[in-house]
Amino acid sequence: MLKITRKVEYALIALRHLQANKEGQLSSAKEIAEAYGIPQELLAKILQRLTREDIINAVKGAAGGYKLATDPNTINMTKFFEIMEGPMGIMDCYFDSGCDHLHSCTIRTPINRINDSIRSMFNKMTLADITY
Amino acid sequence: MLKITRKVEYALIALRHLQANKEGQLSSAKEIAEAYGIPQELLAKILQRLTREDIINAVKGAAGGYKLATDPNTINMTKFFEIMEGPMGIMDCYFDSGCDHLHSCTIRTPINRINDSIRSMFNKMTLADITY
DNA sequence: TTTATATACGACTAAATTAGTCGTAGTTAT
DNA sequence: ATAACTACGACTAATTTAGTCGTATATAAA
Repeated sequence: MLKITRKVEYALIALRHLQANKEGQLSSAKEIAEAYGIPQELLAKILQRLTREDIINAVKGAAGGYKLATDPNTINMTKFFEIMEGPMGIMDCYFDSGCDHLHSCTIRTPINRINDSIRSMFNKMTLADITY
Repeated sequence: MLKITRKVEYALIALRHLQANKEGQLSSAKEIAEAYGIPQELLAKILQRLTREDIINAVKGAAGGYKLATDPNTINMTKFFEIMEGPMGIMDCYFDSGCDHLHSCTIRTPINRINDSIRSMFNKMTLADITY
């Protein structure tokens, strides 16, 4: 419980890697995957996602690759997690209304309080806190 | 990601229920399961676990059931989660040493920092914060 | 002393989520 | 041309979580 997924883990490792590059220097999915023993296809998809979200920039074609698109200080971790994984909450009822028992739920208020605490903790962090 | 499991959710609901009982009053697994639409066998196993850990007391036989064993204020949430689910960490490397990449891992330090923050947040909470 | 209603517990199956693979298309430096 | 990239959806595999079942034991009450 309370685990982050490999998708997030791999994304962080890759971003950390790109962050260490010199201005303008590119790294390919293959290069990063090999450096850390990450399945290449999987990492590629993650990098494509980060590209769509304008966290990194892609350069296509031979000698292409990825580089950071923005200062990691500007990317909030709650947002980052939600880009990678969708809504972040310790229980789905924080977002969904699909639960049959919402009206009679006795633990919803404290659960939401915990959610708020976790979200606010990550709201105070930026990618730079993790990739530096 | 960062979800609690139903095991924990059901445990909290049940404890909340027992907490509302009068001193000495028992509730059976069946009664609680029906009240909240929880699968009875599953809840039974959860209550048995809580019993083994001395968080609640069981009374066997007809007219038996469960009641709180201790003041919910005395039970720390990190401990509670770990009783229900085992080690609590956003990545396994916080506990395991089974990872091949531990030595070369570039995100371990910040990940551990986040783990510590989450654990410390739950360390400051007791069951009473959730069940009251 | 039988019956109904409980807890106890391990083994099992089902469902959902997460992880990883594959095929195919488009881009570009050499 | 072709080799080395990104892009992306469909698919399968693995793992984790959720839920079920069978069987044993305890006890209140008829």
